[in-house]
This record gives sequence, structure tokens and C-alpha cells, in this order.
Amino acid sequence: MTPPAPPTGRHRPPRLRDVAELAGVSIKTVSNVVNDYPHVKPETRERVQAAIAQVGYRPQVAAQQLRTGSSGMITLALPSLTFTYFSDIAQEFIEAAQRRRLTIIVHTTEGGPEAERTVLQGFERVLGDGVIFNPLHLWEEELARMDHTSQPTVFIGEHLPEALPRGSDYVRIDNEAASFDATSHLIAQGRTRLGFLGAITSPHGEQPHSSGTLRRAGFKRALREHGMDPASAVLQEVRDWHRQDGFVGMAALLERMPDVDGVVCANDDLAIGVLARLRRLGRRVPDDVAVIGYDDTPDAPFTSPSLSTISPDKQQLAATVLDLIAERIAGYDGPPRTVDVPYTLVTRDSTAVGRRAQTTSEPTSVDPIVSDRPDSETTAPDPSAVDLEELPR
Amino acid sequence: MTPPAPPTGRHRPPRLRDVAELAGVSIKTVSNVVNDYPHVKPETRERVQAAIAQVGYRPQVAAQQLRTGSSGMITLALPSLTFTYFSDIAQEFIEAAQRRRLTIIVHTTEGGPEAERTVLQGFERVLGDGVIFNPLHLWEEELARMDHTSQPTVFIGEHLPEALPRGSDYVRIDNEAASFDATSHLIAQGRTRLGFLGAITSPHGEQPHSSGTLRRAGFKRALREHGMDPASAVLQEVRDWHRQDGFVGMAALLERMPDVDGVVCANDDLAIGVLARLRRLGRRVPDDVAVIGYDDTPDAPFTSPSLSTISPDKQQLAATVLDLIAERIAGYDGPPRTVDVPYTLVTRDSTAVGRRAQTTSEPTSVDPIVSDRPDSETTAPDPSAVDLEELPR
DNA sequence: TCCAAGTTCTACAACGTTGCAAACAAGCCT
DNA sequence: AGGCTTGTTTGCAACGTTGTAGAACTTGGA
Repeated sequence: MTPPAPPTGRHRPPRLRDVAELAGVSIKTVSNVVNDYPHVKPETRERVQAAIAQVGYRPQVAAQQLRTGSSGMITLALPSLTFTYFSDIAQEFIEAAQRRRLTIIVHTTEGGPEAERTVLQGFERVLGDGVIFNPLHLWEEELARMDHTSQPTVFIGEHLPEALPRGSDYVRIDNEAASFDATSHLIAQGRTRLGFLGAITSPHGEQPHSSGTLRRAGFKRALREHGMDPASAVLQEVRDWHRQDGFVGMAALLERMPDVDGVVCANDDLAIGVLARLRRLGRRVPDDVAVIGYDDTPDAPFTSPSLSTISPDKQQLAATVLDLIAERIAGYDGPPRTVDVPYTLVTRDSTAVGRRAQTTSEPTSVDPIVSDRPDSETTAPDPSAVDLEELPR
Repeated sequence: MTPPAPPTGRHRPPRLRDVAELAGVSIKTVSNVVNDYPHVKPETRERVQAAIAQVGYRPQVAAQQLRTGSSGMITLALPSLTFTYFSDIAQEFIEAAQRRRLTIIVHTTEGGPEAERTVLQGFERVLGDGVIFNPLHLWEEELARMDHTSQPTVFIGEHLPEALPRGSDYVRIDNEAASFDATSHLIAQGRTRLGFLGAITSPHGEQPHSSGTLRRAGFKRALREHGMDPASAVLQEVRDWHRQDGFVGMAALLERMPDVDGVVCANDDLAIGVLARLRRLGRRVPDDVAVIGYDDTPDAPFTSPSLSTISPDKQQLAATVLDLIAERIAGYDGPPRTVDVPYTLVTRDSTAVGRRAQTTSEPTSVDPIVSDRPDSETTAPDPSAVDLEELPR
């Protein structure tokens, strides 16, 4: 009887058995030491620990997962890390997970709806303990049709159905309210000829884009509630969410509304493209046109001029999501829960009022208007408005 | 005798056994179908496939890994996704891995050397089949001291020792040569008062920063080889690699060399900070000062003016790295290999010559100088210099 | 001295999968 | 018909880990 050949050329990592033999105890005792089981004689524990160190033992997740049913791995499925917003989100999740001794598997769904369906179906293999999923193209009805998820799932993003599938939760930023705030800010600064620039139809063409729709709705509501005619504003649709789309879309918007004096962009990348277009045309920001973005990417303080934007609390988003999914993994099987995380409105130069355009503009400290909720405006420090002479971080 | 309780409240995913019972065959036959073993009667195969679809069977990676010793998971350890360069890299790896049906676990080492040591020691648990590791703070000697890695490893980045640990390979961009090219480009454009801006000492303070040192060396060599005195140039050290550091560092550089007319930045983020500083001071780019970066982040075409930079071929980097690590995982145990991947010099407005400063500048098509190697300058299309009216991607 | 009540340690089985070897079936040749 | 080859299917064992149950040891009180 030949033992099965080792799968690869390199030698296998040490096992509990190797430690046990070296320490002269049973495998289970080593396991007990590794798992901090209390009833181990201090002397034995020490001897085992020495053996562990000597052979360099590390537990094998695969075997633990097989035995216990959980691996400490969670899949994070995002559209693409090439959007600064998502790479920021990913970083927050990875850090938050590391703090909880969890491991994040990053999966991207650039392929569109098909790739997103794969996520929902649990991929082709059973891998981690759960999924954190930010769908972009899946439409409400498709999600609503599912009666349960294939594994513990927390959705992030927007425009999900009222009734989530069993086994899932939902953490979101109130996009409509945030966009309402952004628009109201422009109006408060005296802007009257407003445009909205965003992607409504998904680039994959199947359905309206969730966040885009909500942000546009907030824009329109702000106009209405401030006594302006929503029909007087220009809603400029763009194809996707990248800088290029903002650059191109702004040209189109200007054609329809040459005297626009305020633009609400559906994200910062679009706003950056908008700024580039305005610069090319010699329009001054904020003097001639005010521009506001959404996401507060690391670029925002460094655009020219620095960009006012909506800043979602990504850290709290990550923390909340991990809490929820941890509960699901631990066995909670109650009804879907929906949690809102806060955002703030960060005002920088691109929406300032009564300023001459400067040949230059730069990251500066401003007193940001911060609002957790549409109706509760307060002031708080803006983490991004550091004094740059102070060598931050 | 009670069977061990299921680990969580939710019911377990279907197993081979469930499929086998439904199809009326043995577990092994189902396994054979799943793994495309050829000697299965078409009729049986069909029946089994129907059963698989019916119960929604998906193989459990944990059990496969335990049995076969490999999981198809690879850890990617990067400093932080908040640097655009690294999030781009991560995206490339994730996509390339998905194409090969591999799974990427992203780990970040923001903590500095300590976190990087953890990576080398293989983390606390045996998880995937290998590691792709971009160290930032670990110094040469520490790596040189290791005689073998704890698992198949491919290093990316720079300044690794000549003699890598057994079991590892190394894929790099020739930073010194690239920086030489960037500097030569400025010189060719007629710039004579040059400055270099980069982080040399690691922010964690222990050792010289690898890439920074190499890029500075290329800068100095370019001066020498073009008959300029390296001592006449200003080497401005900055603390870290972020936009802020460029913003602050440029002020310091100007104090030491007020009439600087060309700045080589160690990465694009620094260059963006430099541009912001110059804008603030009313210096025109490129008329008064030319600025060149390194990385070709997605920001580069959208800065003001658009930024010339070194563009590493990230896609090929990812492909090469995955090839190497796949060989290691498959059992290759030969000596460490080092592979260079190409880069190109992308020229945009920030280093143009004989142009009046425009009130605006924007992403434009230029004829890029592209060089794979210092001595082989050729012309090729610049993927980032798309015609933005064409609604790219 | 013996037993009860800890405390510490161990044997066994099972998690889901696949490599191996062998069993079985079918077709073909002598 | 018997044996040989080829094609198809199966049983068994093992990967490394942990929960359960119980064995072995220690302590202390009667």
C-alpha cells in the first residue's frame, strides 16, 4: 500500500501531528493549546508551544473549514477597483476585516449583469462564509424574485428592492437625501441655473442605473422644495461614471444650457471630467459655474479647484456590514435588515461663493457644512481638509 | 451517539453524496463527472448533470484543498489600495486571476515592516497556494537573510536583494532605467535646472525606500550621461508618496532652487501635489516648469495640465506574475527567477515644449514617445490618449 | 485506604473530496 | 467457450482538524 504522493514538489507544511510527536502529547492536546482550551497543565502548554514554534506550525484553514464549517473568509464583490470610490471601500473592508481576523476575497464584476448573477448564485465553488455585494446592474425585480440567498449576504449600494431575499441584509447611504443636500447647497450659494450630470441607463443597457436614478431624484426634489421648476434644469445623461464621461457630458450639457451656473455630478470622477471641460472652455469655477461631486475620493481636495462633495462614512459602512454578516454567519436567520450609514456634505472651493477665480487654487481648509440627515445640519471637522503644511499621515 | 450538530443555523450546501443519491450512482462517479473524467457513459453523465443542476451542487473548496493540497487561492499583499497605483495593480491581478479561474485574496500591509514580516512568515494560518508580495519597507538584508519562503512567492516592486530566498521569483519594472528615460525626456525638451522629488527614507523610518532610491539613481545618471552636473540638481526628499507630500515638498524644492524648470517626481500622486503647488504660486506648467510623474494612474490625463509619466505595463505584470506563481504551485522548485516587464514613457502636456500656457488644459491626444528600453525609442499608440469625444469604454 | 470530584489528557469519528486499485461489463479474438 | 482488451463504475482510505465521550491522573476528605 503506497501512501498517496504529495501533491506538489515542495514539502507539506507541519501538522498538528508533527507538533504532537515532537512534544510527546496527543494531537488533540496540541489542538487544545492552539485553541486556548483552559484545562491544559501550564507545563504541558509550554512544551507544546515550544514545539509549535520549533516546527513553525500554522493551522490549515481548509481543514478547519471542513471540520467546523467556517473559514473566516468573506467575499467582497464590487464592480471594479478602478473607480476610486470602490478601491477606497475595498481598503476599508480589508482593514476592518483584518482587525477582526477575517480575510477578504475581492471579486470584481466588471462584466456587468452576467457577472453579478454569478455572485448571487454563489460562484461556482463554495468558498467563504459569506458575501458582501455591491450590485450595479442588477435590477430590483431580479433580486426581488430570489426568495433566499445561497449564503449569508449583505448588500451595499442602492436601489435594492423593498423585500430582500431571505438570508440577506442591506447597508446603504441615503443617496436621494445626500443628493438633495448637495443640490440644496448649490441653491443656498445662490445658483439658479442648475444641471445634473449622471449615468441613468446602465452601460450594459438593461436597466436604469440605481444610484444615478436616486441621485437625480434628490436633485429634482431639492429644486421643487426650494421653489424652482425642475423642468428648467437640465438632466444630462452620460454613459458611464468615469472622468471621460464627465468631460464629454459637460460639453453636451453646456450646449443645452449655455448659462448653467451650477452642476451636480453623480460622482467625483464625473465632476473631475466636468472641471477639465470647464477649464478647457475658460469657464471659471466657482465664479461662473459651481460644481459638486459625490463620494469624496482622495482626489477631491486636489482637483482644480478643490471639489465640494458628498462624503459617505466608508469606515462605518465597513464596520456595520461586517457586524451584520458576522451575525448571519454565526447563525442569525431572521428577516432582512436595512441600515443607513451617515454621510457628510464637504464644501471646498468648487462651490464657494463670492470669490474671484484665482489663477491657482489649492487644497485648503474650509469650514465644512456637515449633515448627517437632511434636516440636521451641524458642523464637524473635515478629515480631508487637513493643513497640508502639517505633513499629514 | 449523536452526530455533531451542524455548525450554524442555516442548512448545509449539497454535497457529492446528495447528488449521487439522486442520480443513483456512486459518489465517485459524480466526482468524475464534475471533474470531466473522460470514461463516463454519456447517458450517465447526463443523468448526473441533471441531478447536479437540480440540487444546485457546487464543489467545496475546503474539501478539495484538504484532499488535493491546492485551493486556487492566491494572496496578493500590497501596501494599500488607497494609492491609485496599487488599486490599479490589484484590479489587474483580480481580472487576470478570474480569467484563470483563480481567486485573489487581498491583504494590505499599511502597518509597515511588522505587517510585511507577517506576510513573509506566511500569515498565521495556512490559507492559499501562494503569495504575490509587494514589499515597501522590508529592506534588502532582511529578505536576503531568509533562505527559503514559507510558500510559493512572487515578489513585485523594487530593490530586492540579488539573491532571493529559495521558492520565490521576482517581477519588476526597471525603475532606474525608467527614471533615466523620464529625466532624459526633460533634458531633451531643453530643461536645464532640474529637481527630483521623492521619498527616500521609508515613512516607517527604518531603511531607505527601495523605489525612491532607484528612481533617484536613474535621475542622477541621466544628468551625468547628458553632461550635466548631478550636484547642480536638487534632490528634494519627501516623507511619503501622497499628493500632500508633493504639495509640501515642492514648496521646499522651490526654496532651494527658485528657478527650477523641470521636476521629476517619484510617482504621479506626488506630481499632482506638485502641480497644485505650482498652480497656487502662479507658475505655469509646462512653460515655466515641466513636471513628469511615474505610474500613469488614471488621474494623469486629467490633471491640469495633463501629466507626462512613466507607464508600467500593469497587465503584463499581472500575467507574468501569475504564470510564475502557477509554475511554483505546480511544483517547480528551481532557483529564483527575475523577470523585467516593459514600461513606456507617455508624454502629455506637463512636459510639452514651446507651448503657451493655456488658461485651460485638458486630456489630449499627443504623439507619445514610447520606449521599452532606454536605447530603443519607438512610437506607439498611447492607450490613455484616447479621443475623448469617442466615449471610450 | 478508598472513593468522589475534579483536572488533564486521549481515542475516535466525521467534515467533503479525490487517487488508487480493483470490480464489473461489454466486445472481440482465438 | 475462455481469455483478453477496453471502457465504465465503485469502495476504500486519507487529507488535517475538532467535538464528544470517556480514560487516566491528581487531590483531598472520610
